[in-house]
Amino acid sequence: MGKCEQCIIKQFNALKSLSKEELVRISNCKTTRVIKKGEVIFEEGEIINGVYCVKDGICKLSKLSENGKDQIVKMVVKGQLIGQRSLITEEASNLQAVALNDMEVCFIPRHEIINDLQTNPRFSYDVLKEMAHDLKEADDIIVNMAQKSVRQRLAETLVYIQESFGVNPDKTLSVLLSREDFANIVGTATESAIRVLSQFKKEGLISIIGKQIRIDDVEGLKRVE
Amino acid sequence: MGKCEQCIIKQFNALKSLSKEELVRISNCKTTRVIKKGEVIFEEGEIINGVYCVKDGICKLSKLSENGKDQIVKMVVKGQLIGQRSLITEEASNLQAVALNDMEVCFIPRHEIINDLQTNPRFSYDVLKEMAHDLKEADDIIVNMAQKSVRQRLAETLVYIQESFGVNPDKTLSVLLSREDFANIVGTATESAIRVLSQFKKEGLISIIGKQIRIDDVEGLKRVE
DNA sequence: CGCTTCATTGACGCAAGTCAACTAAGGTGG
DNA sequence: CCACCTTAGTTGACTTGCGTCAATGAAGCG
Repeated sequence: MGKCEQCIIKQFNALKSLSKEELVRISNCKTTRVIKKGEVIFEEGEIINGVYCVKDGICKLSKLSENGKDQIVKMVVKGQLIGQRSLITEEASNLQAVALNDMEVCFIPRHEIINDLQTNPRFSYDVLKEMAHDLKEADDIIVNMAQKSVRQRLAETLVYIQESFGVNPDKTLSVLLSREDFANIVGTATESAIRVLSQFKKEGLISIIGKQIRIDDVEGLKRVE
Repeated sequence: MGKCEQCIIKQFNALKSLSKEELVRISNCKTTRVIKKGEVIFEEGEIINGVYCVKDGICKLSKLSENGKDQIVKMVVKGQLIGQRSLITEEASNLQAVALNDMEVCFIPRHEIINDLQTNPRFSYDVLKEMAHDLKEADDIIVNMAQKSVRQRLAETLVYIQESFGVNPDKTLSVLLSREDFANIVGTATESAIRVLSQFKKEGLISIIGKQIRIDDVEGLKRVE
């Protein structure tokens, strides 16, 4: 099993602020898990009792609303942590995590990390920074949900995915999402998302290549009203 | 000027985890500000350079969307802190703060508190907890915005305000909001909010007494679909 | 007593939700 | 290898929630 002290992934998250000794300790009790596309990492309401560090792959964090629809709240890629929020508030998870492609994650049990959080100020300050960043993003999403049209939100989502998660060699989005996923990100019906996407295609803003989507006119998408 | 060490307000927020010495130091450089109803505490984009501790009153935190409408993201009452998020990410404020009634707030400049945040683990862990809680609330709001009707959101808002901020002796909501405020919380047009409110009134769920709103049937509101 | 700001109500149009039919693609077993 | 089934995607038709514009009423206020 790999060692946390040597893992480059930690450079991308708060774990970088842990001391060598702390990392060695964590390394000894962490478990690595391989997760297949579509598999559930943890359920909404589940007591996670630790955090996941994403070594590879990408997943979606979603919440089931009362009407039975899933709302995707955040997407998490290689290098980021999942589950910190619930760890800190000592609650069950408020979100479900599902892999969007094959993943590799390390699980760090609660008791190993909670102590560092309470005693290592550099580490907790780093986690604080990440959480503050997430909170700002969440505020922005609230405003978008409340004030913008489905068409506008979908356009912004496409640009966001391209800019945050990158593209394949053929310029298609590297993250492969179903139409339902798109709908669940922007908060609309699947059919509505489909219609808007095919409208974008008709307008020459995107191309649809097999299951992949390629953005042809980023500026155009940004100008969508 | 009052002294932080003796201020009971701090019991309600993370400041309670500061040591006596830290509080004395903060007390010496804090400034107290009286803010009238409707007054702006800080603007979106303003560099706050510190945090506000709300000693009395209530305010709204909102963000202007590109179409020119304000979206209220959070309401803050006596005992809570404002501006921690921006303090931590070292950015300008992403939100505007406006007093909903007469307020009294203490301003603690950045340089006095940032050090405590980086060295006092109890304190930063407390701030972390508050932020984690805010983040969960934000996630819930995202789901509501994306999946529920205006009618449903307004019903939930009314219940939320009653349960979080309490009622006057005559059972009316203690927080007085304009119709526009309600619209900006649920993310809709003012006229739509008005229509839904008068519908609730017609259905006997609420009463409108002068400028005040009284909830007559909490359960009924919770059942709204 | 006019002026301004907030609340209310009506009329109208459009964005988006819903239901339903149909196609395409992939997978499995006989 | 084909027949069958399942799942994802697509499109049309219909309905409706909600935004917008506009007119009017009510309430404070200098």
